[in-house]
Amino acid sequence: MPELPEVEAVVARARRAAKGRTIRKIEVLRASAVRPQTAALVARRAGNRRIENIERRGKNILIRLAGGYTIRIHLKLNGDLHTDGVNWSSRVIFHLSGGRQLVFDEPRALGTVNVLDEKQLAAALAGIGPEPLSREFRAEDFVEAAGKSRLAAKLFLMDQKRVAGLGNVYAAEALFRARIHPGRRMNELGAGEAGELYGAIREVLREAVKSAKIAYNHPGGHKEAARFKPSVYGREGEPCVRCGSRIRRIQQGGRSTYFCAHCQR
DNA sequence: CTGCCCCTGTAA
DNA sequence: TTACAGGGGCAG
Repeated sequence: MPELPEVEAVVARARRAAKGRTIRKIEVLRASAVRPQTAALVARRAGNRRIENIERRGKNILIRLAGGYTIRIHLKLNGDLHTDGVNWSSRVIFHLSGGRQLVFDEPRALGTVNVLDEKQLAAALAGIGPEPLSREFRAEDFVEAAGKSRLAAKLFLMDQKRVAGLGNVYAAEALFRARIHPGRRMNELGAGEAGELYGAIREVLREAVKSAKIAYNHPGGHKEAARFKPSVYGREGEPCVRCGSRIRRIQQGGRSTYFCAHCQR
């Protein structure tokens, strides 16, 4: 479930570990992890390149290399990029200068590592909307786009073209915070509701980024304490934290949506 | 817009 | 043993 906050935390950690180092060797343990590319291409493009920076765009991890190539990593469902050493779910190992290694893990094997040239990178990022925690994400734009869309609110929030980085968890949490039913059509939201939703997105994400950074950067006991606790996601049948009625689960776009039918109208 | 597919661990 | 979860890309 890495969404914007978790990817942000992973990126911060990877940046500290790897920025300025050179990739000595790339070991692809599972060929499908670099699909549709090949291990040979990945090694040829990224081998012996210096890591200029590591950034996040939406849920994409971008490792900027000297010479113009960029490693694009998508963690999909359960991916991770860490320095804790190799285990059974490790798919790609970046051997770095200074004896360090960065490891890409993906137990579900949906996540990918690709090395893109500038044109490919531009194409990959072309469809990604504004960063919700940046100034480019403006309330008036969001409200205007909302007024023009007949999409259900939950599906709208998960559409990466509209806002970057929200997934199943934080889309549901933002809707709960704004007290909006996930099935409401965006263009049928009331005057203040789209604005409420805009604010809720930013609040939820800001909180979650804080939690994720602690959870990903401190070992052991702090992790559990810092962990973001969803109000609705994954809580079917449990009491709503606001009103006590049972959280419900419905299907939207083939995926589960959790919400409180009493609080969210 | 809906639905299928990718892929595999885990829950039923 | 099977169903399901899930982001995103793509076909229909």
